[in-house]
Parts: sequence; structure tokens; C-alpha cells
Amino acid sequence: MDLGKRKQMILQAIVEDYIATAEPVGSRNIAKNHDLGLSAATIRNEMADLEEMGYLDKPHTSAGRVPSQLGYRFYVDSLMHRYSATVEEIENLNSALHQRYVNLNSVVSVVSDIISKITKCPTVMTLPAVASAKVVNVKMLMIEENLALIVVVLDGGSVRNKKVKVSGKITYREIDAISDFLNSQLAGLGAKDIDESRIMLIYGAMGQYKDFLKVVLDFVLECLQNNITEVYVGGASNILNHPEFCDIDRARDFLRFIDNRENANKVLALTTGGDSDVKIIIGDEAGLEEMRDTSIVLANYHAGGILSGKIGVIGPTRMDYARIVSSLETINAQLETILTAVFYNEE
Amino acid sequence: MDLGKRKQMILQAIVEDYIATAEPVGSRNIAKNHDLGLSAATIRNEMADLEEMGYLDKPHTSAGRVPSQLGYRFYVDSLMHRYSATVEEIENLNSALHQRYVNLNSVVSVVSDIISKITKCPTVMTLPAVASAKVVNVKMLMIEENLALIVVVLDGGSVRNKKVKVSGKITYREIDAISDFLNSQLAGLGAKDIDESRIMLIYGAMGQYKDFLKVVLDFVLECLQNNITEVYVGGASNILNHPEFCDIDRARDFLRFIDNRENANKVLALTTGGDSDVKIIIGDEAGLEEMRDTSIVLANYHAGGILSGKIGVIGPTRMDYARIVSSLETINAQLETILTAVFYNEE
DNA sequence: GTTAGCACTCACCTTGCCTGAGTGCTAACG
DNA sequence: CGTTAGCACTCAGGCAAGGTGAGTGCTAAC
Repeated sequence: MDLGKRKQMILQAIVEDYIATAEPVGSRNIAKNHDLGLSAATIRNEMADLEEMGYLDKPHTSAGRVPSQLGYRFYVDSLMHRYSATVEEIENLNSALHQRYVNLNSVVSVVSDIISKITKCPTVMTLPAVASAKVVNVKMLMIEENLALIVVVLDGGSVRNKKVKVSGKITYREIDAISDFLNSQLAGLGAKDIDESRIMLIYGAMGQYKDFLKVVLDFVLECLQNNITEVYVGGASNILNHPEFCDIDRARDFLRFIDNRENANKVLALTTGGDSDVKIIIGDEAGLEEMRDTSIVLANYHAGGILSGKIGVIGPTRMDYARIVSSLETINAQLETILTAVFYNEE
Repeated sequence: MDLGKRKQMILQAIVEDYIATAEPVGSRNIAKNHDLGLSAATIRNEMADLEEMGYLDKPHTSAGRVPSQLGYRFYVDSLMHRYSATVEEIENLNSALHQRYVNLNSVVSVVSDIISKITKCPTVMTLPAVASAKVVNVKMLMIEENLALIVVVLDGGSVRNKKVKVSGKITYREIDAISDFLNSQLAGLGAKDIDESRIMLIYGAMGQYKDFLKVVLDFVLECLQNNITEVYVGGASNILNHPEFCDIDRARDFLRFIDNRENANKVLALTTGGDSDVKIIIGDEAGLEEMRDTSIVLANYHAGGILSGKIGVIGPTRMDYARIVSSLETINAQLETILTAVFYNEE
């Protein structure tokens, strides 16, 4: 079921007009606004075909046509021409991005807010995760009697800490000794390297602290497996900019959905693998009931070969795919610089 | 300009009916539903008085009356009787609160979501801040060549860290020595104690590391002055539950406002002093243009004499003050236990 | 194959009418 | 003299009828 050249041109015209106006588009308008060299009547015939083939929908008899999900899919895959950001757009973006970031957390919140502002759509973004983390340094210190602090420095530099109650008395001296020993044993290792035999070796050498060491080792492993992907939702209220969400119930359903971290994570989990390409998910392709009428533009971001994360822009299926893809690509390019800079100077 | 007993009863009836129904309330209904022993006509006369005195508004000639801001204020100050949560409500709340919290951050996000759910209103909440922080422990460690990690443990146990580039070569030995010295100098001190003379003393003893020490001291001071009040907004979409926000533009204005951290902070900054009482701010009493039609119920929370923070519930001026105040009080009572537990076992 | 023409459809807007809830005023009542 | 019943008046909101215009599908001519 191949689409002829002419049908493609007409489909493209319809999708683009509809994206621009949010109104069902009629044959007459296409004939007028696009220089296809065809009369309205001809276009009408083609539109009837396109509808039959499933690329278009009709809201009702006497309205124009609207792209169906299949129509958007074909447009995105075959018809959409890439939009290149203008010099001015890039400069605006850069000056918005150029500010003092306190930490990775703030990069994520600032960047996702910026993306929201540019795209006029809600944005979800994960905190950058450290890929295949390794232990750089483990340190313990007593901060009160019976209370120790474990500090774990990971490959790439993220630092995590945890307080641990110490039941038996452990002196400041002892904790230093344990700390140094553990560090010598664990430095450079990833989650996989800390296996049964390694743990046994540690217990063997410092059996009298076994209970305490177990807590520490568990925490180190937790840090390494670090799959706490915290997600930030920026500019959720932007969804209300779009006429398809002028119905208060629909708006509430969406906002309630996306305000929930778990759901935001589900949305971002739709990316395939670690490719840096931008992926577009239209309507129920997401398999999420609440996202039936929305599309998602997803991208992976990377920095320094160590950090990586995901960004997603959510809008109505009628969203301006070309422009949003371009925005995401432009941001992505900047993000690497910002992240590495912030990362190595993180608080 | 004193309100007679009868006028007060009628005002109270109007406010409560209006809170319950969201419809302007008429004289007839009050006569019917409240056993005031007065006829509709009498009530009508009193209502006319109340309107003249500024306690009531009239949306239009043939609608009922609606409390004015002054009316709500009088109700809240003098007429509202405290609502006591039922045993069932308290149990439900407790079981919702009873879960595993990873850290203070997650307490805040979970608790504010719960409050939102109970009150059906957006909730803003600050992370608990450490009051009058003191240094418990300062520790530095080299995590790479030329890269040191400073760990500062504060009074009460919050831990912060920062990576610092080290220009000159400093050995692991040296860093230990500096670390121990600095710790001996700073342990137990608050921001005010770290004055010029103290700093000079430190520089004097370890002059060769002055540049490095300056960075460390600055960071320690920053931790102590720690006025980064991070704020969490929970259940913003709940605002759409209220009929006064069924207008999409008003809803968007509000959501856009509250999505912005700065604004959420402004709202929470409306509390007076450190009292633990609940405060109610009605309409433009907040002095925030965007909050003209909303009210805020604010409370301070405390834990262990060390932590403190703020919670605010935002709703239409027609919100159920009695119930929301009660909910906040009930939560507040639980919060102390949860926070101290999580705090001393924080990750 | 393409196009002009025409009848038909249907959402949406406007208008007018009606209803019901509520008010304010007045006069009667205890 | 305060309270109440009665009545005329107001006004938002709902509903139906009619008009408008954008758009379609079909047919016949080019």
C-alpha cells in the first residue's frame, strides 16, 4: 500500500497546516495556501483516499480532515524535513543556559524549565546517572559516639553518604584503620567485582567488625547499582497552552498523571537503548492509557562518557515535531559542556 | 462597628454553606437549612446590612450572597469552630505516613503529596532546615590527584560535600594533617564563631595551604549559613478540583505561578516568626497579585529542636479552613516523629 | 484524469423565550 | 417596633429555532 507522490504532498500539507492552526483542514484551504497545482476537487478525491487508507480522520462530516496517528507517523518518518535552528534561536538558548549552576540537580531543573519555555510543552528529564560506576574512594568517620558516616566517592565524582549507628564501641583510631583497609580493598571496583569471595576476604581480615562492615558494603553496592533515576518535571502547566487541553478534565487527568514521579519515569523509560538519536512516540504507541492523545519526543543526553540521562518533551499529538526535535538536539549539544563543567566542580 | 449575635450567626451560616456548595447562598436556604428561628425576610434584611458593612458580596442582583474577604477573615478569627479529626481519619493518615523513607527529601515529597490528597489542594513544603547549625566534623580527603573532597557534618547530622581542585601538590598525608587540624579548630563552632581572628589563627598555623584553606572555610561558612531553602510543590493539579479554577486561563495562571520555585518560596515566606501556630492568609492579604483569589493555610513544623520548616496548603478563598487547619495540625504532630527517625538514619 | 458545480451535512452562533432563584420594598401583624 | 408575608422585579442559565459558513461527495463536463 504505497503512497503516491501526490498523496504524500497532500498529507504533508494537511499535517503541517493542522499543526500550525489546530483546526481541521479542508480541501479548499490546501488548494489556496499550498501551490500544488491542483484544484480543491482533486485534493478532495485524494483526501478521501487518504482517509480510507487510514492516514486521515474526519471529526465529523462537514469539518475538514485531521491527521490520524498513522498519518503523523508517516509524516514524522518520511515527510518531515529537519528544521535547523536559526542563529538567533541558538544565541537566545545559549544565553539562557549561561548561568551559575550549583550542582547537577540545578542543571536539570534549569534546563528542563528552559526546554519547556522554548517548546511550550511540559518536559521530563532524569538526573544524569553515572554509567558503570566504580568506587574511587570509601571513607568512614565517626561523627558522634556510636554514629559513623560513610562517604562513597564514585567514578566520575558523584559522592554519596550515609549515617550508620555503631553498636559496639569503635574508636576513632579503629574507624580509620577499617576505613583505610576497606578503601584499599574496594577502590577501582564496580558492582560486579564485589563478589562473594571479595566480601569473604574482607570479613576474614576484619571479622570483629562484621556487622558494621556488612552495612557499609551494602551501602557501597547500593551506590554502585545506583538506579535511583530521579526525574524532574518542568513546566507542566504548559500543557494548558494547547487547545486540545482546554477541557479542564482532560487537563487535570494529564497533570495528575505527569505529577506522579512513577509515571514520569514510565514516559522516559520508552527510549530504546543508549543511542543518542531522538525518538518520537505518537499517541498510544506509548502504551499508556493517559498518553493516548499526546506525543513524546525523547532524547538521550551524555557527558564525558560517564554521565547519561534522558529528556522528554510531551505535547499533544499535534505538536510541532520538526521544531521540537531541533530544539532538543540543540540543547543536547550544549548540555555536554555544561554537565562536565558542573560535574567536576560539584558541590 | 460591632456585629450583633444574630448577624454573626447568619454570616457563619453563609460562609459554611458557601464553602460546602460553592454556590451563592440565598436567604431562603438559610432559613430552611439552619434552625435560626428567623424567616427568610428577616435574614434578607440582615444580609443587606452585612453587605453594606462589607462582609458579603453579591455576584449579581438576583444571585445569593457570597462572603467577602472581610467576611472570611471574620469567620476565621471569630466564628470558625475547630474541627477535630475523627479517629478513622487519623488512622488513615497514619497508615499513609507509615512507609520507608530514604531521606529527608523523600519525607518532604511524600508528606506534601499526602497533604494534597487529604486536602484536595496544592501543598508547598520546605525541606527541613537545620536551626543555628554548628560544625560537628570537617573532613577532607583526596579523591584524585589534584582533587580533594570536603565533607562537612553539621549539628543534627546533615552532611554536605564539595569537590575542590588542589593546585599545588598535596599528599594524602598532608591532607590528613590539615583535615585533623581544621577539625580540631572548627568542631563545635557556628557561623558567628568563625570570625576574623579564628581564621587568622588557622592561616597562621598552616600558612602554606592558605589558598586551599580559604576555599574550605568558605564552604564551611556557606554550609552553616545554609539558607538554601529548597521547596517542594505537591499535587499542584489539585487546584483544578475547585470550581473557581474551571476557567482554563485562571488555572494556567495559577499553575504557572506555583510551578516557579521562587513564587512557592514567596508563599511560604508569609509565615511570621517561628511560632508553631497555624496561620491563615486570605486573598490579597498575601500581597501577591496571583494569589488574589486564593487563601493559604500555613504552619511551621519542628523536629528534635533542630529541624524546622514550613508547610502551606493553597486553595480558593472558599476553602474548608476548619478541616484543613485540623489536617495540618494532625500531620504536624506526626511529622516530628518521622523526621527525627529519618534524620538520624539518613542516607 | 481533472475540474466546476451543486446539493447536502453539520458544528456553531445568535436570538428569543422561559424558568427559577433571589432580592427589595411595602404593608400587616403581634 | 421588630418581624413576617406577599408581591413585583431582576437576572443568569437552559433550551429551541433559525441562520451561517466551511466542508464534503457526487456528477457531469472538459
